[in-house]
Amino acid sequence: MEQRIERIKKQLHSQSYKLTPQREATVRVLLEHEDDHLSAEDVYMLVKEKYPEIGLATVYRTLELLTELKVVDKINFGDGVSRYDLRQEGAAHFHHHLVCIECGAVDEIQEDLLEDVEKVVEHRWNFTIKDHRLTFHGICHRCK
Amino acid sequence: MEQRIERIKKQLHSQSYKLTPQREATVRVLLEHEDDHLSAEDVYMLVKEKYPEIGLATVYRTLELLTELKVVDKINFGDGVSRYDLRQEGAAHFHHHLVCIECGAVDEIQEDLLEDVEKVVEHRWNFTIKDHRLTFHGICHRCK
DNA sequence: AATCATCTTTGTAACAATTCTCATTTGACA
DNA sequence: TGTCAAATGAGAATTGTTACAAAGATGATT
Repeated sequence: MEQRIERIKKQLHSQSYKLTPQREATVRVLLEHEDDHLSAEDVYMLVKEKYPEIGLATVYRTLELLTELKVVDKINFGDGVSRYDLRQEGAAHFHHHLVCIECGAVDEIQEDLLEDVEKVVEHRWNFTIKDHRLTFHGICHRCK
Repeated sequence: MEQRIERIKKQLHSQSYKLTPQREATVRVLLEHEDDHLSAEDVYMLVKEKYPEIGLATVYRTLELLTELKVVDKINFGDGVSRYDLRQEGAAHFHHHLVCIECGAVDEIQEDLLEDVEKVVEHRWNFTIKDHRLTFHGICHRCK
């Protein structure tokens, strides 16, 4: 935990951003809820527990900054809100999601799985892939 | 065109919905812009040209209905708006997208490409896939 | 230590997309 | 033709997000 924060701090510094207390509190919340897919409002509520003076705008700005640095990814599952998801450290690509249409659960797939497909796409469409988003909708193992 | 509308009409009737003039005008706009990825506002503007009395809420309601019937898919490329994309008639799965981070163009991939990946996912995660969303972000052939 | 420029934060206002409300209209069918 | 549920239109309300202005913190330079 502390080490990951330390590394994120370095990453910020390398682009001459600072890890202010508010930003650190926000990052801690994200690390503590690594498996969830929190909306900005969710993050705000959770940060407020430990750092009640924080403002909503600061949370939005921090999430935006972390997205820019590719520490988190901003995703959208079709409900009206953006959600923020920590990247695996060092992951080249963003992981995939399984969204259950019964219970709404969101599970993650860390494996890439798309290498072959991406080769085909890069070739056939002459498109240089920088990132991807892959979500499956269906019935999760718990709902069967 | 007329035949496709006729088939959509049947589909609506089969669920006891009606193809009202407003709905038909909306469907026509979607068919005429099959290659685009129109937002609700875009659709509204275009329908208004032919049917000026239509209200924005009706367009939203119609798009919602068509989404439910899987005539269109509601997609989200990360800008703040939902876009609506006609399904290929009879397509089992939703097609994929290439979003250019230079020029913003959105191209479509009609090929499935995910058969193998889906087999793996269904097996390994015991997840029954009903639909998918796949978007690649990168540099399109025009921007190189 | 005082000064200065630069970030950063906060609270709130503004904004834009979408949904809701409700009075009115429509259209299928008895 | 009268009935009634479904559909519509206009605008208000709601919601997620961003912009703004003022105040505060930081850190380098003198």
